Amino acid sequence: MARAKAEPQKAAVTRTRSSSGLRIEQVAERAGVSPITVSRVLNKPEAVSERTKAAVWKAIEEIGYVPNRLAGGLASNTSRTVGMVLPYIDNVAFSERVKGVTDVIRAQGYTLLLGLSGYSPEVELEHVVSFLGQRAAGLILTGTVHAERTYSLLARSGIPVVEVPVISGRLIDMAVGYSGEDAAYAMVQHLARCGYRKVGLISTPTLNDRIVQDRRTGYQKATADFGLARDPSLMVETHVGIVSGAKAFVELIGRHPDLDAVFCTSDLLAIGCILEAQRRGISVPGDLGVAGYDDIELAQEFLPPLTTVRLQRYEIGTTAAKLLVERFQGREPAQRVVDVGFEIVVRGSTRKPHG
Amino acid sequence: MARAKAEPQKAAVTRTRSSSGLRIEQVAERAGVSPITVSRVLNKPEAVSERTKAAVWKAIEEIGYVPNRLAGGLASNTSRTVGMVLPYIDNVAFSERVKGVTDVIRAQGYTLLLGLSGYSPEVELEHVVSFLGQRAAGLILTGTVHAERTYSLLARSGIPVVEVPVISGRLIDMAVGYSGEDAAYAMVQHLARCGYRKVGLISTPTLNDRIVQDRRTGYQKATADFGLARDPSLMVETHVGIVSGAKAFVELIGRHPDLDAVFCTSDLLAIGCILEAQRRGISVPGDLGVAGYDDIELAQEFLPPLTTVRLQRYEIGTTAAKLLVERFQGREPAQRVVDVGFEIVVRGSTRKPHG
DNA sequence: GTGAAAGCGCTAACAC
DNA sequence: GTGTTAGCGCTTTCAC
Repeated sequence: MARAKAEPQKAAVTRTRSSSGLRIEQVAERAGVSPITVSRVLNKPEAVSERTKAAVWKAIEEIGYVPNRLAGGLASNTSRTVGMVLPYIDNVAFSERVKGVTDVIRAQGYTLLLGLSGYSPEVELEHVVSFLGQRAAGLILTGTVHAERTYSLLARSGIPVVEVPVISGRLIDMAVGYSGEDAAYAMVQHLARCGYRKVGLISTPTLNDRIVQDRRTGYQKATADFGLARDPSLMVETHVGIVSGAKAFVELIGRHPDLDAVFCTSDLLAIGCILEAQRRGISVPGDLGVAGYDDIELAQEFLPPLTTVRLQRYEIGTTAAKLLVERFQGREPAQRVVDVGFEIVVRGSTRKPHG
Repeated sequence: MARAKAEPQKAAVTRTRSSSGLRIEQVAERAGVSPITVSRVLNKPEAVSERTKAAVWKAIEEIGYVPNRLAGGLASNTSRTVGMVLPYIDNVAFSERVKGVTDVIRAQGYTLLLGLSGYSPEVELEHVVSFLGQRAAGLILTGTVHAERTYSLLARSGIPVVEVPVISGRLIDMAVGYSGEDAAYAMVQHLARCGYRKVGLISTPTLNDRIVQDRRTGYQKATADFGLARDPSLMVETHVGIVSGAKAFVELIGRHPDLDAVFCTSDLLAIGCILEAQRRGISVPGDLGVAGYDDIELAQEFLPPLTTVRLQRYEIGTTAAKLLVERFQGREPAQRVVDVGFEIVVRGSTRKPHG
C-alpha cells in the first residue's frame, strides 16, 4: 500500500477508572450524532432541530442515560443548584419559604442545597463556602447579619444572592421581604388605639437576627410616638414556643403587675401568654390584650382568635427564587429589592379600637 | 550542543476558559508541594506529615482557596452531598427530621440536597435522578411507595439508601422508623380500655403514603380485636390542619351521631375536632374521646391536653444519617433496619381507662 | 510520605 | 444546525 494514512491514534480508550454509568458518548453513538449535540438537546434544546432532538431523546430513554452533573458543572463552571441558608426549619415561616423556593426552582430544573445555621454567621459562612465550592448558581440567605468573609467571598464570586426577609441595612445583592420595624410599629399603634397603655414585648433572641431587631426598634418607636409606657424591663427575649411564651409572660407580669398588653414576635409565644393568662384568671382581651406575629393557622382557630401580623411567607420564597432565575437567564430583574408587605390582622385577643 | 534533552513541553498552559477561582495548583506552589499533596491534606489528612499539613493550611488560608467540589466529584465519582426527598416540609415531623439529618451530616462535611415530592412517586423519581446525576453519596427517602424506575436506578447505582419512617414492605436498602400499624393499634386499644365503643378515624390521605396506610390497618385490626364498631364510613380522609379536622369531625358526627371517640393521625386534626366539639357543646373527654398523633408542643398545652402518639422525630433523622455515614466510611451498620419505636402519651382528651 | 501522569464526562469556543 | 478540539480542576493509579 502506497499511502498509509496516519490515523489519529484512537487507541484503546480503555476506561481504567471506575465509572458508574452511561456517558453522553453512548447516547451520541446510538442516535448517530456527536456528543455535543446530545449536550445541546439537554441544555439548549432550542438550538437543535426537531428531528435530531427526537432521535436523541429516543436514545436517552432506551439506554436510560442519566447525565453526570458534576462533569457538566466542571466544564461550564456552574451547577443547576440553589443554595439556601436558614437559621431553623421547624417554623412555618421558614418551611413555607422553602416550599416557595423549591416550587419555582424545580420548574427550572434546579435543585436545592439546604443549610441550617442556628443564627450563627460562622456556620452560615461554612455553608456559603460549601455552596460556592459546588458552584451553586445562586444563593438565598436569611437576615442581613453575615460574617465579613461571607461578604468578600460573595462579592468575588459574582453569583446572584437574595437576602430574605430583611430589606434594610447592608444588602449584598438582592432582597425580598418587608419592614419588620413598620410591622411592629403598626401593631403597637393598634394596641395604643385599643386603649392599652403598658405594652410588653416578648421576642425571640435578637442576636444576629436582624428582622427581630427591627421589630424591637418598631416597638420602641411606637411606644414613644403614642405615649405608652417605656421601660427596658418591658422587653423580654426567649426562644420560640408556647411554653416559653407562658414563662416569659410570668416574668413580665411579675415585674409589671399593671401590664395591660403584650406583643409577641411569634404566634406561639402569644398563645403561651394567653394560656397562662387564662390559668391566672386574667381575661383576654379585657384585662390583657395579646398580639402575635406570623398568622399561623391556629391563630384564627384559637379562643380568643389571635390579633397578629400576617406575612407573605410562601411569596417571599417564590419571589426570591424568581429573582435568581431571572439572573440565571441573563436578565436583570425590574427591582433588586422587593417589598412584599405585611398585614395587621385584628381579631379577638385585643379590644375594639376607640372611635 | 551534543545532547539536547527533549524537555517535556510545559508550554503555554494558558487558561482559555473562564474560571472563577484559585486552583489547588496555586496552593501547592505557595506551600512548595505538589497538587496531590494539597488534595491529601483536604481529603486524607492522616496520610500527610504534620509539617506539610501546616504549610498547606497556611497557604490555603493566605490565598483564600475554596476547593472546586465539582472537579473533585468528577474525579472521584462521588460528592459530599446527601439527597433527601420529603413529601412536605410544613410539619414538625418532617422539619425535625431534616434537622436531625443536617446535624449529623454537617459534622462529616456533607451538605443536604432537598427535594419535595407532595407524595408523588414521579416527582420523587425526578429528584432521585437529579441526586444521582450529582453523584450524591447517599439518599434518604420517605415512605416505601416509589416508582419502579426508582428501584432499578438505585439498585444499579449501588449508593446507600435509607427509607424513613416506614420499616415494613419492600425495602430498598436500609430503613429507620417504627410500625405505624402497631402505633395505631395501641392507641385504639387504649381508647377501647377507656370504654369508647364507636371510634372514628380521621386520617390524612392514604394515597402513596405507606405510613398512613399502616395506621389505618392498625385501626382496623384493633377495632376488630376489641369488639369496637366497624364501618368504612367511620373512616374519613382529609388534608392536615385544624380547620380540616373540624370539618372532618362534622362529617363524621353527621354520619354517626353516636360516635364516642375519634382517633386522628395528626395532632392538628385532633385539635380541630376538639374545637368543633367544644363549639357544639360536646364535652371532651366525657362525651367524646379524642386522640392525636405526633405529640406537637401544643398537645400538652391545649385544654384539654391531648392524648397522642409520640414519635422520635429528630432521632429518625439522626439515625438515618448515621447509617449513611457508616456506609460512606466503608463500614456495614450493625442493623440495616432500625426501629426507634413510639409511645402512647395519655392525657386529658381521653377518659381514664377502666381497671 | 510524596510526586508524575492520566484521565473523570462534560461543554466552551470556534469552525463549517 | 452540527461537529472538532481542548480543556474545566481535581483525584486515581502507580511509582519511589
